[in-house]
Amino acid sequence: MSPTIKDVAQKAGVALSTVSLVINRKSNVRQETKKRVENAIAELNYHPRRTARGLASQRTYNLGFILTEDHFSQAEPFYTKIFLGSEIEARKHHYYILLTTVQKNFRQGAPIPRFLLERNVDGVILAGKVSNGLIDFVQGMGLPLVMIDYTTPACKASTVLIDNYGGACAAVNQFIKEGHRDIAFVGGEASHPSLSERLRGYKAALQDQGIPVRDALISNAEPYTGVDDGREATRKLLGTGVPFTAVFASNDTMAVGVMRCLKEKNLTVPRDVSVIGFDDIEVCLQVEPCLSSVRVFKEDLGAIAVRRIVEKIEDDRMMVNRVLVPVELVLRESTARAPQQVIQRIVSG
Amino acid sequence: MSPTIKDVAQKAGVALSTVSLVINRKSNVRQETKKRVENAIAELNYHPRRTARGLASQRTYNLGFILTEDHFSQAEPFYTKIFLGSEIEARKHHYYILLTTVQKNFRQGAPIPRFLLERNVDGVILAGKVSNGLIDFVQGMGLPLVMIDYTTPACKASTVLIDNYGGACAAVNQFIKEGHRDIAFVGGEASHPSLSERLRGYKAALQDQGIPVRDALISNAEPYTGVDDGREATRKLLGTGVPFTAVFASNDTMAVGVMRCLKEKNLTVPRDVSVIGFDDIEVCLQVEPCLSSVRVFKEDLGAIAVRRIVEKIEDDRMMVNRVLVPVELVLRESTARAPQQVIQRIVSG
DNA sequence: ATATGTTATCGAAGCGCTTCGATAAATATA
DNA sequence: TATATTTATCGAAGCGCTTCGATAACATAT
Repeated sequence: MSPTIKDVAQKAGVALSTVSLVINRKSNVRQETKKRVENAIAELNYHPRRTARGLASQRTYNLGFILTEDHFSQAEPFYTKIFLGSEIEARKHHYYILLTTVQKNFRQGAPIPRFLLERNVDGVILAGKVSNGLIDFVQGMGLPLVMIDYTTPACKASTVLIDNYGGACAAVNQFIKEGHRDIAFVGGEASHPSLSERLRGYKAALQDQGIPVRDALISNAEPYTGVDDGREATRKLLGTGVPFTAVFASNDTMAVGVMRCLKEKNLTVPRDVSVIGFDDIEVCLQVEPCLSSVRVFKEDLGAIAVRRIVEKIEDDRMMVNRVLVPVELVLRESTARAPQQVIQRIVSG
Repeated sequence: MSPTIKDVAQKAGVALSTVSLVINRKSNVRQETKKRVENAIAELNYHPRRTARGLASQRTYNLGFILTEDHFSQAEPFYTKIFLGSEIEARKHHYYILLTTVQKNFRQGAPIPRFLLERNVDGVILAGKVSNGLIDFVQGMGLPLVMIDYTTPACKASTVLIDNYGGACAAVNQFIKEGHRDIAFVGGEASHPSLSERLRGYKAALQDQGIPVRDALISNAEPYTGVDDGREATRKLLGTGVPFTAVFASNDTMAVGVMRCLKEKNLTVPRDVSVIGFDDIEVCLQVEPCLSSVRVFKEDLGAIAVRRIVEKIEDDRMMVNRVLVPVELVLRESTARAPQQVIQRIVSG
């Protein structure tokens, strides 16, 4: 059996509670006693047990991290990276993270993460779009809460958001700078606020430069945001016969679909059409040509959320706030100056 | 404050310890008392606290998952997937996973995962190549241990291994079946036993079919196993002038490098050279042509490890064993019948 | 010298459970 | 019916800490 605080107290010749005071850097302990205790700790190689401390202090030093199932199992490790960012930051603050998923549509009667019921976390991070019911439940328990990449108007919790709007503007402005005027938008059904923000940025950037926003160049009817949805959206866009020389896709996966479709139609990227995606996931470097994208600092999102929640746990007067994490336009091979003459439409099948 | 076991006992009109017996499905409790207690639990919406149970029972229901730093931060989420597989399986058994990384060269004096010191886990999973010092440390603590994708001859712990040997054989046999005889091997420096197993399988499959193993067709001198190493290895292979029509790469990342190099030299995959990788990571579907590969069921590795360790925790007489997880050859576009005549070497730069 | 305030240390209670030995109730055996 | 055996329930101790009020030791003011 490993040593307990009692053993340390004995060895140091002090009361058990004094050892505790030393461990927790509390109040007034004489230098000399402190030394004695520290020596005893070192000699015995003593480490207090988490469970015991947890029970006595009502602090677990665990954080709950909740994702919806679909985000979790997605091939593209967008949220996984956020989680890993949290993990690393959490350790710096001496916390561990308990990860769990909930069904997309959490509501009354749905199974509740066990770590909440068992009061095994000091705070909760919610990543991505989760149901309001869950948000309310966590707050109802009186647990500190931080949300990542999602929020609701009513939600009174700290939030870490991506600068979707700014990123979209940057992408579109880049196109405009390079002489493009017929810029299409490809995004899936905007059920996630991030996606509608990206559309909003697209529109705003165009208007800012006096370029009219044309519905014929906007595709956001596809049900999801996968490669195939991007491809299908592009097919439809080409089908309308309205010419364009650039496409801003609301995420990289769709952008890959856009590129596939263009290639099928014998259009060359970036000679005929320039493309910019969003997120900057690995695939950008694996397609040909390499895809320009708006980089999202995924690990940072996680790390920032952890810092916020630790602050909140350690000082519960901490204000609710909203962090907008900047993004970065990364130009690669999929963008170029607009072609001299607008390409002729290839009639679609 | 949420209800405690005391509240339940009061409400049900039984002793506190009886409630505990019901919760833990222990010994003999009369049907009727059991019902009473269960009703009280339901009415109060009672859930025992993890920390309290942990302290009393010396069981945390946490599992430690240890990776080396380099594996963790690798872009390619091979180990991440293993971890996620563990995570999901762990929840099924009512465990949570505490994740941490250690330096590649853990030894005396290196920081030890906090969850070990604080006795905050019931068992440990080690994934990938970790130092012996760490293995010894965990076992020295008397904690159940399961290793994934790595083992040492001396190690007395249950192990979950990939069938590297079998996978390599399958790949090479496929080449042979399609008429290839000049089959090259591209693998990085075989510091990880998995990689040398793959080389061993390659050799064995050739010999089995009476095809001589030629050192000139084997490249395993590159320091790492990244894309660039694969490309460089191929360049050197081509440079020797020894003709080949197929390449088995010991992982997909290197295989991508192989394909890049071949393309640079104006060789077409699979017309001129067939390629098969190993691991079956996402990139296989993102390159052109799609890469054939030996699929490793990463999530399964994690899940199996969890099952093993839970068994061990719950019954410590459990035997140490070694599971060899099968792999699956996935044929895509990068393999074809051997060309009629051996291609002429392009002289390398 | 005594009263007053500070600082350092201690002991005991308590956190919310599990577990074990004791006891009471129910059942079987003689 | 009395006794032995089995089954159900209970009370108390204990898991290893934190925390708080009490006390002892020391310094300062009167």
